[in-house]
Amino acid sequence: MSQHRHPGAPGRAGAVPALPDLPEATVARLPEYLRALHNLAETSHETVSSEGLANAAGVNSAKLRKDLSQLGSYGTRGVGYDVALLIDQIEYVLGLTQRRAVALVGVGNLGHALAGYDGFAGRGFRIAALFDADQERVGEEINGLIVRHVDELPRVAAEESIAIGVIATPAAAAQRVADQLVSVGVTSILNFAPCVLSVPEGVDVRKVDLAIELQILSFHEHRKATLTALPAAGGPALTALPGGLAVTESQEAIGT
Amino acid sequence: MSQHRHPGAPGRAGAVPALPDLPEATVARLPEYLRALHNLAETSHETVSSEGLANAAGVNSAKLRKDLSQLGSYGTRGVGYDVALLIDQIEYVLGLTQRRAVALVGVGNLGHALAGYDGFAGRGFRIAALFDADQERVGEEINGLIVRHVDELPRVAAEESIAIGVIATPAAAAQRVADQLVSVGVTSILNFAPCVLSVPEGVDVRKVDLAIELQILSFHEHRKATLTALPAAGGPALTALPGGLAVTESQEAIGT
DNA sequence: AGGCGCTTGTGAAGACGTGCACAAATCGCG
DNA sequence: CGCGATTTGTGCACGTCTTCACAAGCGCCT
Ligand SMILES: NC(=O)c1ccc[n+]([C@@H]2O[C@H](COP(=O)([O-])OP(=O)(O)OC[C@H]3O[C@@H](n4cnc5c(N)ncnc54)[C@H](O)[C@@H]3O)[C@@H](O)[C@H]2O)c1
Ligand SMILES: NC(=O)c1ccc[n+]([C@@H]2O[C@H](COP(=O)([O-])OP(=O)(O)OC[C@H]3O[C@@H](n4cnc5c(N)ncnc54)[C@H](O)[C@@H]3O)[C@@H](O)[C@H]2O)c1
Repeated sequence: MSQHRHPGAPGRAGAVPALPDLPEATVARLPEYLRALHNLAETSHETVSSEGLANAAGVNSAKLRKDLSQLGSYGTRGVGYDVALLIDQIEYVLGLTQRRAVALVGVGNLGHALAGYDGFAGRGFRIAALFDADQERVGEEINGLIVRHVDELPRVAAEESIAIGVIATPAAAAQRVADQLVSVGVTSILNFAPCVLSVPEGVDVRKVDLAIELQILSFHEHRKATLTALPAAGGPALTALPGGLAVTESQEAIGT
Repeated sequence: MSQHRHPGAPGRAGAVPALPDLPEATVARLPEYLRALHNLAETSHETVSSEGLANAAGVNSAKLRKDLSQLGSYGTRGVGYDVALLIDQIEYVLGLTQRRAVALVGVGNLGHALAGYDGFAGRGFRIAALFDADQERVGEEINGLIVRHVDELPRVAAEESIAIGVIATPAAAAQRVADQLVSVGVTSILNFAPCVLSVPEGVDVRKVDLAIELQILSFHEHRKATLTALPAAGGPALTALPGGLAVTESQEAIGT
């Protein structure tokens, strides 16, 4: 871990080393800190301690301090962190100093919700274009944006400077759409379709699959149920899976 | 997240406890394997090798084998895994042998999309009830379900056996809703509101925040941009932030 | 000025996750 | 029946992440 800093920072406020390569786990938490910080700023907090911020972000305070130290952000011992300064630093590191343009492909059920959501603006993004393959939908106006045909992607991508592509099409179309996005120079993709995308190196894909989230919850639910179902007296004795699956599930969610 | 163990296996009733406590990372990948397996099953594959399944799921094959070995699922050396059997085993472990009932609270922009999505059924879930606090929305029918007032949650939760609660309300209401869900016995919550929920021990919360996903992508985009802006000379010519944030961002996308 | 309480930043240790590489197991075939 | 091709299951080494615990720094009060 040989990361050199520029501790100089003479004169004016916090100087930030441009982009130390942060641990992925840290990067994933920074947005959470940022959101918490914005909340604090709105409630007129000037500074916040690592404990306080950690609480607001739902993490361990030591972890938070280590995360912040990673980006060279200096707090003040005995005092805490300057909220406004920290916001600036995190926003800079996350690349949010410019409002990034997002292209949304697939304006169906989910796409409508995303297109109609006005919460992205406050988080650093601007939905710049909507695309669909269905002629029925092309031309429709959502939130001030007109749905264009996906074939217009190259032209529009040239006009707007698209930074991120969001895929909200059925899984069957997702790979094709991803290819199209990549071919117009998009190097970051958020994919809602339940499938794996293959993209060239240098392109980042993040996936959001709601069913997977539910299934993970289901696992824990299942585990909790079988644990609480153990009367310590070797009761029903969970049926193993010898060959055919013999499943004996009695009670699941037992509140109180 | 402290997870308690019961390694002792007191009594040790015959067979393997059907639920060895799997590493969290494994649990998070099982749904992906399951989806890939269903795809394979539909294309009439009887068996699949770890390599093939790993490919379909977008992971390393050694990792996949280790994951599967965790759940005691045995493949056949020289052959691979029996697709149908593996589906059954994973579905059992994830607790999907029974279709779990999901309650959705907050039928707004996003809630509508979720309620209207028919893809959950095939993944083991049934949206059993919709709730909202807005009288305007109460009574509306979506996909065969009628939106009820959130005050009816206790009554409905008693009728249907709700396993999982999904929160799609504004952040300001999320904690209150979470409390209500917990109070009617829900121990698994999927939260779409951008805020941290505090819940009693034993209740699992997973959070989906789309803005966070975008911000993580933004970070990498930012990093890629500053990297490609470097003239390949070893020194990371960092653009410090002298006072105001001086951002030098030149080119974003790199095509190969 | 000095001491005191509070808070940061970080070393160290351990838990956890990953991926290589290979022995063991199985199948098909001659 | 034995052999080679194939593929699983896993020991091991390595890297990443988390958490504790505490010295060092800072502001404030006396
Ligand atoms: N709606 C949800 O709540 C939800 C939940 C989980 C996952 N998803 C996933 O999100 C994706 C979208 O879901 P949805 O419910 O909005 O589906 P949808 O069918 O309502 O919408 C899909 C849209 O994509 C468009 N489309 C199809 N092919 C296209 C192409 N090649 N280029 C551009 N547009 C194309 C269609 O015209 C349609 O408008 C699906 O993959 C779905 O599995 C949705
Ligand atoms: N729409 C999106 O694409 C999107 C994207 C990212 C995050 N989100 C988040 O998802 C959540 C919902 O977003 P949305 O766009 O659907 O908002 P919305 O305002 O359209 O819908 C919220 C719904 O919740 C209901 N509600 C409010 N308080 C309630 C309560 N106490 N009990 C029950 N229902 C209540 C409202 O009546 C409304 O119908 C928000 O937290 C938002 O930040 C949405």
